[in-house]
Parts: sequence; structure tokens; C-alpha cells
Amino acid sequence: MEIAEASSTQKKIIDAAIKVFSEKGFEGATTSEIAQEAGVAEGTIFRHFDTKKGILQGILISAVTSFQRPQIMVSLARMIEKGEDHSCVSMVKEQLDVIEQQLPLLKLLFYEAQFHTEVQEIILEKIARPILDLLSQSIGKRKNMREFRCFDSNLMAITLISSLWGYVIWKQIASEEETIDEEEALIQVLHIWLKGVQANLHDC
Amino acid sequence: MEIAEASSTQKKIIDAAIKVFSEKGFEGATTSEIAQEAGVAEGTIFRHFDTKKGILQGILISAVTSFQRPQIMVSLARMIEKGEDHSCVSMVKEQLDVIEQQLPLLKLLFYEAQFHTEVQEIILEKIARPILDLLSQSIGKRKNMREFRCFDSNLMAITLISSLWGYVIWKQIASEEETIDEEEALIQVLHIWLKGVQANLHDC
Amino acid sequence: MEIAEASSTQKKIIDAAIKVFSEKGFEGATTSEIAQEAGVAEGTIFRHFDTKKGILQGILISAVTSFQRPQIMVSLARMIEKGEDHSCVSMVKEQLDVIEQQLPLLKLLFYEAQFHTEVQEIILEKIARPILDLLSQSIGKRKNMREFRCFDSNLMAITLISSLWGYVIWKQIASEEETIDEEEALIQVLHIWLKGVQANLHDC
Amino acid sequence: MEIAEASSTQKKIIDAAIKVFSEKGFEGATTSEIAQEAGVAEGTIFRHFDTKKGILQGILISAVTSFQRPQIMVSLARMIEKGEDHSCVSMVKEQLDVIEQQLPLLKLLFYEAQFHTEVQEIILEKIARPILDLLSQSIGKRKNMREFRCFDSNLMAITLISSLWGYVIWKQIASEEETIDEEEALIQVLHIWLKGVQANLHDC
DNA sequence: TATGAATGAGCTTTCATTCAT
DNA sequence: TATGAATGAAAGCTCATTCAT
Repeated sequence: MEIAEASSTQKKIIDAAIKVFSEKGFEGATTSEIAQEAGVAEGTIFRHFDTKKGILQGILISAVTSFQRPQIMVSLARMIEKGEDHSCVSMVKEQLDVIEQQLPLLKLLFYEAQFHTEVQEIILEKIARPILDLLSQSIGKRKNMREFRCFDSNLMAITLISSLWGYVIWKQIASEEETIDEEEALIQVLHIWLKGVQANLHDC
Repeated sequence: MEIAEASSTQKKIIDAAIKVFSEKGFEGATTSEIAQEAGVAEGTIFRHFDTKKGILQGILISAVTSFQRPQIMVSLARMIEKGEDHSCVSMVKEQLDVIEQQLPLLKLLFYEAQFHTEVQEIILEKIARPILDLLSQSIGKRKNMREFRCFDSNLMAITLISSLWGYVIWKQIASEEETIDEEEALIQVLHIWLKGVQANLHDC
Repeated sequence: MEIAEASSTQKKIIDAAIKVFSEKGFEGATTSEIAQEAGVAEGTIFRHFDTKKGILQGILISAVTSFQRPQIMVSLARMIEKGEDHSCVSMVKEQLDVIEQQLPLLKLLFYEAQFHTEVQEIILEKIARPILDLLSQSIGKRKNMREFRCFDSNLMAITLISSLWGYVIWKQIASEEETIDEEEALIQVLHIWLKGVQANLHDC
Repeated sequence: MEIAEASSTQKKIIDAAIKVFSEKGFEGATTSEIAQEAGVAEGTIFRHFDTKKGILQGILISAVTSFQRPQIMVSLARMIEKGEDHSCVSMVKEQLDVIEQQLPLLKLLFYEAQFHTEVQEIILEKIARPILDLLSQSIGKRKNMREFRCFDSNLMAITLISSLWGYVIWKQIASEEETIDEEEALIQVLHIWLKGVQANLHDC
């Protein structure tokens, strides 16, 4: 399994880079630190990636695979199509925990996108757009059934995603504060959104 | 007026640093670039700030003044207390534009907060917390009047703020796309939230 | 004398670089070695020259000044115009010693010219061409007086220069061998050339 | 025929190294580039040569074979012994073209000789000295016949070689200029030298 | 106080060389 | 024997910081 082994070095570097970039930011991280974390020589990094920026793109490519159609979004879409569903909420909760673990990576990618056009384009086309489309479609179906208000579907999707995002970020920041039960909090966030987008009888 | 002059130099540096940090990020920016942008010698920077990080804190301090109780939040609080108010919406819209102009700075501060504890603390205590308290209080009043659902006030506030934040970020990213009228979009976002938090008669 | 001092750092670097490049070649030399030789910090080099190659160009520029119309060539031109002149020979000898001291630098510049177009162009236009023109003109005058053969003037000049160059190089390489007296050798080289280019009565 | 194959690999490496060294200089060339040019793995180079410098010596050894008694020098020696001979001139011309094709290699070897004693010694003993001896002997014979001036034989030989060398280099550098016919130029160079060394009746 | 040349530690990157396969 | 991934020392270069003026 030579190929597997070859790519295993690459994987080690990617994993180390995710860790170090997440902790220090892209510019704040050093290749020597990444090498050490990966347990390889610094020169080895540059046999696998042309430049330091190349590592970032490598991370992105590997991230695209796992974020392109994240399970949480599929669950959310299902929840939207079927109306609120408590079994669904617990699934969403579970998957939100996964997202939280990757929060530093996500923040890194979204932030660095400002400075690296290639990164921005890939994130937009391969991550943000597919997710948004997925949710927009589900939202559109409910709109057609007159169950959701006839607002802009994208906007409704964004409202949902950013509410969840805001909740996750807040949990991180205010970690030591007295907060309500996590599952309860998630339910409240989803309830607010669901009720917010529900159509009145005489709407539209 | 030497003091005035000194502080004017300081202001020039702060302004230049905001520009350069916003464009390149904190680590990506160089003090020499900031000096050039400010029209001062590189050494001069270090008469006003001990270290590069000191400039970031300087920015933060000057930002705290303008963000501590930003007009937009006051308007939002008023809107919450009085119920939806169209005159209020147009004010919110106006102030959201101001926010948008400072978006790079805000993103910078929020992002760098991860890596610099002092920055994080100041943002939390001087910006995030006051804003959240302001909104939470207004929300609390409506809750007491049984007009808002008896959800966690902080959570409701976060849902509102992050919906608006998400909307602003999306506008930036998807700038060239066909989007609905900005004012209409803002109204939709606020409507979703307002309806989402409104109490049913038999709630709680 | 601040200006003098500022440029003195630059001069120190140039002088050190001439020494190190001459000893190790351009690629074989390191900037750290140059810095050490110059007695400055390595970083200082890059305040004065953008890149390592920039140092080479800096050397060239300073060399152009001293080689553009080297005294030896003026003496040679005079010798050519007046016919052989023993006082002239001793002057040429003297100046040839100067050239010899700068031999490593000259070899460096001529050799590196192969790899750096900018260097090549400057050497050609600012050093080689003026020298060749100077000699060609003097040769031309004698040709017009029917005292020199009607060969190509440039070619005659090249024959002279390269004979001298060959002699100097040989002296270096075969330094420890028994060689004839230097002044005598020089006279012989010049005699060969002078007799070689002299016109017969019935020439042309 | 493993030995034959091995040596063929070695030859491929030598040929590639000549090309790459000629184009980039010794220090400027990389072993990876040589490997690629040779169509072998980088590691393979080090099965045939201990170090990078070893390749240079390998080149030198293979060059010694072809330069030790180059045909052009034999032709020149014959020309000297017999006096000017037009059939000889055209042969010299032909062989000078061969030299020109190997000019980069020759320049490389002569230049690098400065930095590598072993290279210098081999060039001196195996190339320069034999050539010089060959010409000196022929010159000596004419001197004995009172047909050449009683100058130092080595010096006369050097004058001849460097005139030709200077001519070849000049052709390269000033390639795009209007120059006289190559054969005519060569004849002029040789005429200048021949007439320059010819004895007057009452010489010595 | 403001300057900007100098600093030197530390960065990203290169490359001759090694070695398990 | 040939391979090419891995190595790590050292390269060129950057930049926050200092300090004499």
C-alpha cells in the first residue's frame, strides 16, 4: 500500500496544519511548527506542498469533501420539509457537536477567504452555495405548499444558518457562564426560526 | 498644542493600522506598511505603541468608544420595546450601512480575539456584553408583558444579532448576484425574528 | 557627513561582496558571509539591496565607473597612435598591474554575464563597447595613414586586448613557473601585435 | 551487459550535467535538474558520483579525453611548422566551430577551476600544458630556423591561443552585429599573429 | 518628539544527500 | 542497480524593534 503510505505523510501534514493554523491563524503559524506537529522534517512539507499557502489550499480541498453536504444540513432540510420533528432535533444537535469540533477550522477558512481569492471562490462554490441551495429548495417546497411565508428563500436559509452559527459561537465565547441546557437552547433557536417563517393563513 | 499634535500622530497611526490590518490581517500586516500609510517613520509607531500588538489594542480601545452602544442597537432595542415600527426599520437600515463600512475591522477584531486573550476580554466586556444586555433587557420587558415567548432572553438576542450579521456578510459575499431590494431584505429578516419570538396566547 | 556615512555602509557591503564573490563565485557566496566580511548585520544588506542579485548589479555599477575608460586603455590608444613608445610600455605595465589586482572581479563579472542578461547588457554597453571603440578609433587613424594593415579595426583591437588578457591569465595560472621578466614579456606581447598589424609598403 | 548499461547511465548523467552546468553554472545548477535532464532518479546520480562536485570531475575526465590533443591544435601546429597554408586555414576554421559548440563547457571548466583546486590541476596538466607544449614545440622549430622572432615560445603560443579565444568570445557576444565574414576574420587573426612573430632578417 | 538606519532572530524555501524499498 | 520520499542544514529574505541623531 505504497500510495496509502505516501498520502499518509500528506495527511499527517494536513492534520497538523489544521491544528496549528486553527490555533495561531495562517500567518501566525510557522511551517516549522507544522512540521514538528506532523512529526516530519520541515523540508518534507515542501515536497507535498509548493508553498505555505499551498497547505491552506490542501486543507480546503480536504475540507470540501467533508463539508460539501454535511449531514447536519441534510437533517435540517429534512426537518424543514417535514415540519418540526423532535427526533430530528436530537440529530441536528448531535451533528452540531461535530461542527463545533471543527469550529476553529471553519473560522480559519472563512476568515482567510478575505485575503486569498482562490480560497474564497472554492468555499463559495463548493461549500456555501451547495448548502444554501439545499436549504433553499426545502424551504421552497414549503413555500409552495403555502406553509412558509413568501419571503426570499435564500434569506430564510441564511437566517437559519446564521442563527445556528451565532448560537454555536456564543456557546464558545460564553462557555463559563450559566447557560440553559444545550438541547433546550437548540430547540428554542429552531423554534424561533420555524415560527418566524411559518405562513399565516391569509399570507401572500 | 503639543499634546493635540501627539495624539493626532497617534490617530493617524490608528487609522492607518485599521486600514492595513483590515486588508491584510494582523499578522499579514507590517509595521512598515502602517507607517507608510500613516505618513510617519516606522520608529515613530514605537513611540506611541510598545509593540505591534499594542496597535491592535489601541484600535480596540478606539473601537470600544464607537461600538459600546452603537446607535443601531439602541434603535433595535426601541423597535423591540415598541413592537415593529416602520420608521424604526429605516433607521436600522441606515445604521446597518455604517456597520457594513466597518465590517473588515469588526471581522478583524472578532477573529484576532481568538489569539489574544486581552482583546477577547475587552470585546466581550465592552462590546458584546453591553449590546447583549441592552437587547436582553428590551426583550425581557416584552416577555414580562407576555408578548414574547418565554425563551432565554440572551438566546433571542443572539438570534437577532446573528441573523442581521449573516445578512450583512451574505450581502458582501454574494454582492454581484441578483438579490432582492436591500430594505425589503432587512424587513424580511426582522419580520422573521419578530414573528419567531412573538408569544402565542397560551404560551408559557 | 551623514550622507557619506550612509553610503559608507553601502560601500562596505559592495567591497565585501566583491571579495566574497571573487573568492566563491556568485552562487557559491552567501549573504551571511558577505555581511560578516562587511561587518554589518545580514539584514542590513537587504536595506541596501533588494536581492542578492542586486548586490551583483551594485558591484557592476560601481565597477562601470572605474572601468569605463581605464587608464590602461588610454595609454594603449596613445601607444597605437604614436607608434611604439617605450615610455608608454612602462605605463601600460604599471596599469596592467592594477588590472591584475581586479582580475577576480573582472572574471566574475564576465562569467556571470552569461546568466544575468542585465549584467551582460551593462558590461557590453558600458565597458566592452567604449574600450573597443577607443582602441578601434586609434587603430583607424593609423589605418588611414597607411601605417596599419587594412584589417577590420574591431578585430585588431580584440586581438590586442585578448593577447594582453591571455598573458595576464597565464601569469596567474603558471605563477610558480620560471617565466621571463614581466616587463620583457609585456614588451614581447605588444611587439608581436604591433608588427602583426603594421602595413607593408604595398599593402591594401 | 550490465556494465555497459551502467556506464550508459553514467554517460546520460554526464551529458545532462554538461548541459545544465553550462546553462546555470556549477552552483546554480541543481542535482534534481540534472536528474530530470538525464531521465533518471535523483538518487541514481549519487550511485555514480559521490557528490555534486564529483559530477564536475566526471565531466572534466570525459572532457580531458576530447580536449587533450584537440584536432584544432594539431592543425595549428602544422600551420605554424609549414608557414601559412590556406588549406590549413579552412581546417582550423572547421575545428573552431567545434570549439564554439563546446564554449559553454570550456568557460565553465576554466571558471570553476578557480574554486576547485583538483579541477584546476587537471585542466592545467591535462589540457592547457599539452596544448601549449604542442604549439611551443612547433614555434620552437621555426625559431631555430630563424623564421620566427626569438621571443619566448610559450608567450607566442599564448598570444595565438588567446587571440583565437578572444575572437570566438567576441563572435558570441556581438552576434547580432554586422561583422565581417567569419572565414575572412579568422584569416585576419591568424595573419596578424603570423606576421607578428615572423623574424626580420637581422633579428636576434 | 520624530526619525530611519541598523539589527538579528526567525521566517519560508531550497537542495545535496541518504536509505528503505 | 535504480528509485524517490524523506531529511535537515543552510540558504535568501523579512520585519518588529532599538537607538543615535
